[in-house]
Amino acid sequence: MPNERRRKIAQNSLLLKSFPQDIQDMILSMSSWREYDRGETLFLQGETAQAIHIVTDGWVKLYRIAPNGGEAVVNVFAKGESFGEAVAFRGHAYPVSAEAVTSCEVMRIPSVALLEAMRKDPEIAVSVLASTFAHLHSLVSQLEQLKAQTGPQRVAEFLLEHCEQDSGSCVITLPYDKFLIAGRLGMKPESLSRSFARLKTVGVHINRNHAAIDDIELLRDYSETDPVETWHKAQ
Amino acid sequence: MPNERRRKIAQNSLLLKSFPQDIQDMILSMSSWREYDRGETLFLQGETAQAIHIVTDGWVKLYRIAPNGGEAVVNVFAKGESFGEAVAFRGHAYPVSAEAVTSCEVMRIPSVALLEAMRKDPEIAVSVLASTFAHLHSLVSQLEQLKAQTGPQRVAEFLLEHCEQDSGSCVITLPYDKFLIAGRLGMKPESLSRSFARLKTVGVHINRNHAAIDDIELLRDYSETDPVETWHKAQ
DNA sequence: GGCGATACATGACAATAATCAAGTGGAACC
DNA sequence: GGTTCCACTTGATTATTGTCATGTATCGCC
Repeated sequence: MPNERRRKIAQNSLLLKSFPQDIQDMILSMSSWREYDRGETLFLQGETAQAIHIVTDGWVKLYRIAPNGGEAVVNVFAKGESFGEAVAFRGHAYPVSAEAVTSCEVMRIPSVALLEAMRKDPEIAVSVLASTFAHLHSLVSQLEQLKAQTGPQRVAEFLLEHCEQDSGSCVITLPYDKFLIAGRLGMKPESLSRSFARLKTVGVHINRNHAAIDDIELLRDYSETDPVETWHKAQ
Repeated sequence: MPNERRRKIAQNSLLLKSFPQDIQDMILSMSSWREYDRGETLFLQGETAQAIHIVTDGWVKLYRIAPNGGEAVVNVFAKGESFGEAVAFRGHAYPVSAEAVTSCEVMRIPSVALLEAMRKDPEIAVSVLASTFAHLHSLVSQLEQLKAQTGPQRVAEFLLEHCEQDSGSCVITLPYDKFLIAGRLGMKPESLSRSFARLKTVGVHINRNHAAIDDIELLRDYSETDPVETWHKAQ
């Protein structure tokens, strides 16, 4: 990828976009890029963090291996998203591992670069906190979904998050393979298949890696309805 | 509670303890205390945040009401713990609601106080980020538990988290009622009861609000073992 | 002491999801 | 064209959990 384009993607990331120009330049000049093949590991949980990452192309998953061997996908990041803000500063150990799920390109900002920026301009710290807050918020949403929604409802919400409109019909391309989607939603691939099958009754049709939604509002309704009522409707 | 004691608790909180003395004093002088009865609401999700909270006595739960009406307990905080760091700075809306689960006492640090402190000493920002990271980490752990562990395993881990030793036997007092524990672990009270019943086979005995653990290492083993093996062992 | 309220336990049943196993259908390769 | 592999689907079965109903112990209260 041309250097220009990836600079631009990084500058438009949630983390950097509100920084003043001179600080953006400083940070970019101290950062490096690296490409990863599908399946390659960026870092493992337990390693000490020295950098913040911004995805400039492809997809990266953060996951955690439980002591019993189970894998829990914590999040999947797309182009323009950053991760590792909070952990890097104190040189803590990463609480998660990171792996490329497609071939991808990632920018590494050494934590010293951001520390320096924060010293120059305390306002930077607020931006970093805002970015961290976004992650916190995303985790809280996931917790809510896992604790308060059924499988098919989580799938419905996942589809809604990935569709640009908020009413009418649309077709979306599934961003990564169904194995990973299942992991991200805390279920087995078989359960994901069955959930897709159930969503046919609310106008969702899956074809390879495309999902057609007949009526977005109907689907939102489904995802926001009490599970018991849902069941009655399906009868 | 005497003013001295609560100042001391606040100063020993994860958030403030690494601050230099003069900044601690400044922040404490700008903060206020308030007492809440059991069941009282501190704030609701959607309200704009203007303060960081530190619990100085009692227990406070953060929870979220899903669109379908389900409640998801995000976390429960004890004396000395702080919450709301990341959200307060930008005046964002709280992503969760907060409620006193026992009568309790809470310190409110106006976000402007911390912003001022950060301007005086950029190192403060790193402390705030560290504190935020602790919350992030706790949420990641919860996600892992929900996605990769069975109900009884989560209960086992909850007990282990609340016990001071790391081997031998011990008796712990359940910190809050079983309704709330169930919510925190993402299950119904009935399932919690059944989980407790199952843990009898690994030497856990519940009596009122006390839990006796015969062998902590055996219990840890149970919580860290593959669910399938676990089942075979139970036979 | 008796009364009712609350918190918790237990049992029966329904529903949901995991597991194991087999099948389908496309894409790549020869 | 056919073979093989892969990602995914489907089916059958079991386990786990939620739901509803009922039972029981403890506490405050009169």
